[in-house]
Amino acid sequence: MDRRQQKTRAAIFAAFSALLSEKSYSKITVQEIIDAADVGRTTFYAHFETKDDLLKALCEELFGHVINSAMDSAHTHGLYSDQDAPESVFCHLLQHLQENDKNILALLSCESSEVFLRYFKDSLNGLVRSQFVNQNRRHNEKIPEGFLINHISGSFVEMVLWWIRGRRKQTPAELDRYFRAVIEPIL
Amino acid sequence: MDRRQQKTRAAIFAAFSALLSEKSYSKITVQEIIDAADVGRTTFYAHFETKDDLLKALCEELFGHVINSAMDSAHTHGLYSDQDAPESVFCHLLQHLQENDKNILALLSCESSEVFLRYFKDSLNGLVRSQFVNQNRRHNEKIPEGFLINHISGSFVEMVLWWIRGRRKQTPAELDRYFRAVIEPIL
DNA sequence: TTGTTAGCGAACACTTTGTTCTCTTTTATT
DNA sequence: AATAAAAGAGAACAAAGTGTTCGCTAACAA
Repeated sequence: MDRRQQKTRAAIFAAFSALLSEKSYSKITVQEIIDAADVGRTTFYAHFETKDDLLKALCEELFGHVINSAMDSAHTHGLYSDQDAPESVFCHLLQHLQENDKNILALLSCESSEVFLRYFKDSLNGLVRSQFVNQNRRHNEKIPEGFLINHISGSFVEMVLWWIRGRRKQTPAELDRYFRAVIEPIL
Repeated sequence: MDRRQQKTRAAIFAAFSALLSEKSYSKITVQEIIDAADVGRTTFYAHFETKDDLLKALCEELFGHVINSAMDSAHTHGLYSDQDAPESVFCHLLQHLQENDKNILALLSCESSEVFLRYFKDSLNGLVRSQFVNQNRRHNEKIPEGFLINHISGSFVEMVLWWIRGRRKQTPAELDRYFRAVIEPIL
């Protein structure tokens, strides 16, 4: 690949992320993005069709590998199958969010978080579902599986939001303990 | 009050709601709204400062009385204090959503649902919190109260979304049963 | 070195926004 | 019924943003 393309793409992503932490998505103009990224107008539209397209690309870039690595972890360790497993998938996920990708947490706490949340939630839902089908389950026949999957992934996302809004005072391990406390009783 | 004002306001709300069920909020123009509402441009801006302002007003109008009536119900019946209470607050809330205000469900399922969700979630959080302070609680000292409150209201909202996305095949009573099954074990 | 590709910058047609004006209609009040 | 006040219509407006096109330059891979 051409180095110029990668540089341009990275510059646009960086500028866009920086702007997102300042103001809401809808109030950011393409002009501001290209000014901050220091690229030409034509260049921007050569890379992305619209501002929405850029947002989508950013989401994919950010959540892509986080969820993928969680997927791997889930396939080896299972969801919460072995009791008191020191490293659960969710704990890993939280650590990943905290350490490797501070950008993600910034974007999840920004004014336009809804857009990112939708991606996060959808990805997570797939992860939980894949674990449910692997694990041949027995309890809770009275409660639909779809409801449980949604409840678990939904609760997790809500917890992350609560965590961010509270300025992340808890460690991933603590959060994981809380989460297990509200999730394991129903599994 | 002047009848004209009310009519205009109602017409704008109706037009806006109709448009929201067709396309996403960001793609709706003021021009489309005033065309659909059949009011003058000047009139629109006499009522609402911006499109965002209109959205906010619509949210307040829709969620205002639903949450208020749930608040009343919560103060008399409690949250889930008396076991097997046939009418819980959440059940009432679901029924309210289903019967009285089909508009709300339409808006929650539209492309711009995130905006409404934020309102819904915030309102609900206040409701649950008000119940927690009334109820002098004893269990779960290890889990922060804030986390539990967020978990309950967050899970409820996620459930409503799941319900809507699945075309509302369950009755409010069924949903309430599911919800109790995942919430009561941790109370 | 050379053909190819990416980027620049200016100009553009177009859409949307929010305001300002004048004029007409409806309303509440007496 | 008469009238002043308020609400709306409609056109016109500047300002800002969008997405595209053009010709030109610089960087790249071979």
